[in-house]
Amino acid sequence: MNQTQRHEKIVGLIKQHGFMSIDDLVSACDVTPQTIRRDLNQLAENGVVSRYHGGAGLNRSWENTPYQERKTQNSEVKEKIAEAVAAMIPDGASLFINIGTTTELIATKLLNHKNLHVVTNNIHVATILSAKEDFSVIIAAGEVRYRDGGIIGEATCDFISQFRMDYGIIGISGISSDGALLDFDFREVKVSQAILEHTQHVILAADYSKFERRAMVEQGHISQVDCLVCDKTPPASISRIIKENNITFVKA
Amino acid sequence: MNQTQRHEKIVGLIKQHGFMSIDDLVSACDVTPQTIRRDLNQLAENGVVSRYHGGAGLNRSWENTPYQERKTQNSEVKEKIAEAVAAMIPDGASLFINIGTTTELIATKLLNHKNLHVVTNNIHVATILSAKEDFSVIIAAGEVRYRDGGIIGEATCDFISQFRMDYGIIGISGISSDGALLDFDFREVKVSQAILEHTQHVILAADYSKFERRAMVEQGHISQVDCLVCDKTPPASISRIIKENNITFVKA
DNA sequence: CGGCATATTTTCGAAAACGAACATTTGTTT
DNA sequence: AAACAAATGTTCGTTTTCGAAAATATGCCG
Repeated sequence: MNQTQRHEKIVGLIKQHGFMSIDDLVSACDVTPQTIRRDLNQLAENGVVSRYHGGAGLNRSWENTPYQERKTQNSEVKEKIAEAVAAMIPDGASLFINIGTTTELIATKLLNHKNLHVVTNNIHVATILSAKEDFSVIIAAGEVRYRDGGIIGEATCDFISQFRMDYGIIGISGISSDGALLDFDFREVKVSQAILEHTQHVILAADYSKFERRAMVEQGHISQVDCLVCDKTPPASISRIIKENNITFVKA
Repeated sequence: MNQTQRHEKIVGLIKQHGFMSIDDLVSACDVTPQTIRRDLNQLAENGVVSRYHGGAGLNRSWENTPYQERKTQNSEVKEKIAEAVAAMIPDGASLFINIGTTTELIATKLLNHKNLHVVTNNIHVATILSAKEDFSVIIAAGEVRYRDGGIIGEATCDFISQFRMDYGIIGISGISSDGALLDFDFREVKVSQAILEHTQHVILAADYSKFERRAMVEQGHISQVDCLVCDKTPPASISRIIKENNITFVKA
């Protein structure tokens, strides 16, 4: 392996892991620590990585691809919501999981479950869950949206409609004060509608900020949901709708 | 700020940045380095973060799926093959990419191309390529195989059959001496056959070790391929078949 | 207030990482 | 094959970090 290839490999490993110690890179590249130091110092000079005592990490400015940035902002709030949702899913259940950073977080919290059957249109969810041998993960077909790895389009809906699942875990972009569920991309909306229609128990995961957010496309109404998981009690107008429709509210 | 709050803050900072040096944390928390060290060691003991000389980073155990480990073993040979294949694909082309670590490597080498239209049944290829805004990436539906992120099954074949693409990039498990292309999973085979049938130019990427490997299921014959990319000249029996069928051979 | 437990700072010798200089290997040119 | 440049390995003195232990600060209960 020549220097250029090694540099690429090092950058790749750092991007993958966030940080690599000298020792790790030594065993990965099979060269002496001194060579790794030289490599890292060069890469750091070019601004590709950030040098630390003992290794190197992602460059502070580079780490912000729009998607990754949002992903690292897993606020404590979202973590708690994700854990609460995961706790509601029994082992062996079948479930839909749709697009959204919150739903991805839920997927990571589901890794300790057993024998789940999952259908998703979120490529990251599929990747996370396919690591478990006892899960069966089914992914929908369609075009992969570049910004968040969501799979959307007509083919996706048709595919989703073939299934009947126990649980549907959905995340959304916003909830209006009259209880309408909103999103930005109408193609995603169709997929969510298909999920809503083919699921026994629909769990909506939404942090409080969703109640204040505007989005363009209506994808359904909160009355179609069986359970809402949120970090705070929703605004009065929503709370009323929840009570009227016997929706379970879980405060994470 | 008490200890618990500081621990939360430290974990948050590490999650956000991937890595934090002792110095960074000292100025962020306004305590002595020794305190930070104690904090980090405690957090590392609880498995929340990974301790390194000079700081702490994201926990390793979260990332190490058996798959990702294999992925880092990108031998030099495979790198060269991948680059050679990528060089054959023009900007704006439409292509299939199937399952295999080699084809994933090819995907990374395609990131400098422009306006590609890609259909794949490999979830990792989809993830890699969806990072490019000017690519359209379409993923097939089906069950995600846990060990390598391949998507397989009948639905996958049906989906693939809807397309007609310029190029098909396929990797395989083995090639027998009579030129039969072999794989281990018959469901994967069906997908590959579908790709072979719906592609103008089929490019087969295979390092030399594939000529010595046995696999169970026959997925086609090398005569169906238009171009073979390999690191060495194939065995005599294969070379003869290549000449007889006017297959382009590229030595990477 | 005086004990008592916990948390933090201070101190210091040991261990690790660092970079410079030099030796060796590798690859290329003539 | 010889000459040369670039990359890598080796060695070694210097700097940084580490962790244990002792000293100090903080908080709590009777």
